[in-house]
Amino acid sequence: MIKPTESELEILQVLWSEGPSTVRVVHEKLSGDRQKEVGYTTTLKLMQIMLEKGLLLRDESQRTHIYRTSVEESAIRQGLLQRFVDTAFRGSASQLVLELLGQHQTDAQELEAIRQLIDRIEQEGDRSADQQK
Amino acid sequence: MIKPTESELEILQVLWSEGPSTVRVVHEKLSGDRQKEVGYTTTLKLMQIMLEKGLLLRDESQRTHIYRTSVEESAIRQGLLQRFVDTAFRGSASQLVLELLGQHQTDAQELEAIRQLIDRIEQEGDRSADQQK
DNA sequence: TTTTTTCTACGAAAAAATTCGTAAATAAGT
DNA sequence: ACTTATTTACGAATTTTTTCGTAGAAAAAA
Repeated sequence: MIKPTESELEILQVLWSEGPSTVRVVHEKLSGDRQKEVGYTTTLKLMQIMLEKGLLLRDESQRTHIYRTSVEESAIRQGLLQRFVDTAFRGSASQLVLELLGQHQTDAQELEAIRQLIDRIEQEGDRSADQQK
Repeated sequence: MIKPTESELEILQVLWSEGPSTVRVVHEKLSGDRQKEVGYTTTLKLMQIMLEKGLLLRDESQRTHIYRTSVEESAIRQGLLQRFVDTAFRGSASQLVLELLGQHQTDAQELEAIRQLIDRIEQEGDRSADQQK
């Protein structure tokens, strides 16, 4: 399974949100965002490693290379999420959700979207649809 | 913030679910559970390190020490979850939930528990309680 | 009692992840 | 044309995490 490290994930995030970018852009985004103060070549090196691993692709037609992700954000998220549920919540997805909703200030609109999703799931796989409130 | 490594988290999981235990017990639980096949002294060392870090406490009154966690499961989970939401979902809790429910085979009982929680949240903070179905 | 097993402590090796320095090439600025 | 900036490649140092070997003490087994 694809398993980006924490630093790699930060870079992926930038590329997912900014689209194909140069090392410079990614680096400055990281520098600005958080207290992620590292040298330029560090970011460069990381992205080169990610290229080797196949996490990134790049356009080398110009001297200044342009990197882009080779993987779908949702695919990575799925893997990360799966692993996270397992390691942090012993596989209990609902425990995670409970924890999350319990503390997090999720707004009403989001809650409603989630509720609707639950409805849909319960209907589709009607394994015990009698539990409706 | 407290940030256990992945291996440390596995040990914490065991202690949280089994209660105070010896290294032996933890080690065999880990060995059995998954393909986490490591030597006994590896587990021992890890737990000693965790003791130094303050993640664990231990009773040394017997030769065979008994370790227990010094931190609340929910506290660690909250920290991990917060970080995870930020890094993997750019802070969007609802996106996480959607992703999770969308793909995960959450059973009906869990879904119901989540729904009830949503009800409760919507009622408490009655910011738009008219959305009830 | 003697042997074998089970612990802990400790150090250090090995592996993984992160960081950076330097050199060479190209581009940009003066 | 000359100097300064920027960029890539590369190797290696550093840091973090994981792993284990060895030794000695205590307990259990024979």
